[in-house]
Amino acid sequence: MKALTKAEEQIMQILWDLKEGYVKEVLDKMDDPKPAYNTVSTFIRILETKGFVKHRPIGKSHQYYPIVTKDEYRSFSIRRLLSGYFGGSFTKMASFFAKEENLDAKEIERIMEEVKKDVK
Amino acid sequence: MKALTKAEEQIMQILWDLKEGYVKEVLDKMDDPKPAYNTVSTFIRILETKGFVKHRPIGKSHQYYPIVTKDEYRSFSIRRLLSGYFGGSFTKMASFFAKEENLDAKEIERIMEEVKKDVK
DNA sequence: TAGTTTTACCTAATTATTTAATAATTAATT
DNA sequence: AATTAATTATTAAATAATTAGGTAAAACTA
Repeated sequence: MKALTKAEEQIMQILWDLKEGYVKEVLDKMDDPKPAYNTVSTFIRILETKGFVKHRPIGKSHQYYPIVTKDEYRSFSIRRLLSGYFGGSFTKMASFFAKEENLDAKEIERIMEEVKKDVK
Repeated sequence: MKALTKAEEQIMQILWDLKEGYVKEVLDKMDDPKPAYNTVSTFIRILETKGFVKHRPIGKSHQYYPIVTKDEYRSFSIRRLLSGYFGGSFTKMASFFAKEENLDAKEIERIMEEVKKDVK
């Protein structure tokens, strides 16, 4: 998988959120100052050639949807961070974060319980 | 803090590792195919204008060293990932990772013990 | 000291990314 | 049907990132 550029990522975030959408709908979700309709259209077509998005023709128009899921990209992003900055170890990252946030043993445990509950 | 581009980040990783170094020394650490000396030199000067690096003059030459620490950039990177993909919550990211790696309660506990030990 | 090497600095060329104008086509409206 | 609006496709302009050539000054070497 290839990393998204910043502008591409913005569009993907919206498409992940919408599940599917027309260019217009994506544009509507964008923050002001909104880019031109064609700018969004161009990026979506770039994302399509990069294999992140597909479309189904609806009449003459296109409805776009993600084919790379947000979870897949999440996973890719975590792994990139881990390998670049924590020797590939999640434990190292967690320790780093805990130290930085001054988490004490109690708080670490609370997080762990939450994770355990969630994993079930 | 501003994000590093890919090429800038490569140089920073080497400087963090070296603690300090001449252009030549950074170049030596780079993987083949090595870029031109001037390419490295240019990037280091870009990093200097971005405030990531400084130099001390040694004779006529410059010895460069990071002023943004790897830890500072680590922190920035985690936070960017958390806010973009996990609603700012470390717990969410940990759960996501645990599920993805099929960690069971035992393994989660082992990680948290490690973290607790490390935080002390 | 004359030539070679090393280095920083300036500049430019190339490539990637971002943005959108223009053109073409279809759909909707009067 | 003619006009206007909506949409995709094509193209290009603007900006950012990457790469390195050329030049000048200093340092080293024969």
